[in-house]
Amino acid sequence: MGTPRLVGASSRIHLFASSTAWIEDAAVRQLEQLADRRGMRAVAGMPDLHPGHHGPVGCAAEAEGSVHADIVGTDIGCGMQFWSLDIPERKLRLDKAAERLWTLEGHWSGNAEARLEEDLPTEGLDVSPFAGALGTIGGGNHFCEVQAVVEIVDSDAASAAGLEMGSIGLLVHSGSRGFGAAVLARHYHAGTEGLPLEGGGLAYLRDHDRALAYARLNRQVIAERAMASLRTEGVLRLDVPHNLAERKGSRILHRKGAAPSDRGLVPVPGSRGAVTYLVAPLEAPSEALCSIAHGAGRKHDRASMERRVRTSAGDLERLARNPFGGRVICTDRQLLIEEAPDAYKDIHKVIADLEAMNLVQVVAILRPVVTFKTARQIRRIEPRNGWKDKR
DNA sequence: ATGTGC
Repeated sequence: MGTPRLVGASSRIHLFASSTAWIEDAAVRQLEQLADRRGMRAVAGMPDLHPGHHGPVGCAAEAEGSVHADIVGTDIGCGMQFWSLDIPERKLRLDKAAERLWTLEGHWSGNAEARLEEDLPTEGLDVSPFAGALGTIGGGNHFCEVQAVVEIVDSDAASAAGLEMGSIGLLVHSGSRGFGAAVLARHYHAGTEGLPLEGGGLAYLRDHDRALAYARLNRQVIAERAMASLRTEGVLRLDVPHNLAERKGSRILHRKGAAPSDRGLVPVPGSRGAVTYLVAPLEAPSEALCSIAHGAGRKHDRASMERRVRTSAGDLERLARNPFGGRVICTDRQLLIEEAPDAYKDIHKVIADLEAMNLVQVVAILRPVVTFKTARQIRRIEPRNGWKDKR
């Protein structure tokens, strides 16, 4: 059994990763910077920890009396939503399904305003400028993925999530689109001091809760669009945000790329070329801050992927398939490369660390069948000779 | 991450 590593001289930072885990020094330094912030009582790093633009991804941080909105970041409420679909694996036609999912591209034709009014808390920042983005996946690491069960480890827990061998699931990873960014912009300007709970913190949390609801509804509408296109129905089984702040009395628990461990089962995806683990969080030591990993975590930054991935026509074609014979729909060449499976850590290793730390038990394992990222046709402006200098 | 930026 593993025990969390203490980081630095501080007894407030615990890293729940084995000594052989792929963790960059830069990410550990970012954890230390988090711990130095106002009111910070404890910081927990997960095995998917990696450096982020403004702070570490794959961590939880608990502060007394202060809300640090920038830790949660722009994509407030980003997370995973899992559905079990009515269609069995034997009836799913790969090419047909891949073709049909193209309908996820572009705007949703439904009544976004009505759905938002129905689902969001009433008080808070005006959401109407962002109604048009409801039901859209967005960019970066977001996706909508049809999955097939490859292994059932705990059949009781799996069947409670609607899964047995031969079942098809749908996993949606998306967030609050522009709305979460607008919430952050409204409450966060610069610096690392944080907001006193009574001096701006509560106002942030009110808007944050709306962004949380937007993100959840966004995932749901994406799933509804996907199911309609696949001519099937399904049951919403899990919705697990991993970018959020949670008030616990006078303390604020911030999670950035960390899934809550106190709300039931959690889907932990690898990459578009790797399996997703469905896990049951276990009763954990308080140092884990009620959190587990949210995925495999990045191994390589986006910028370095261009040189890491060979990009001849054949290689690009290979990136549009996964090792299980499934399909990847991503017409954006840049995104295809940045999100290559090689960019991510080994999900088996991340899960093994979580198991060794006694944080989770595996319930089921699913493989990607079709991963939809984007079908947008990019307008590419080819630079002409001297284009840059001419102005 | 981003109604994705000058």
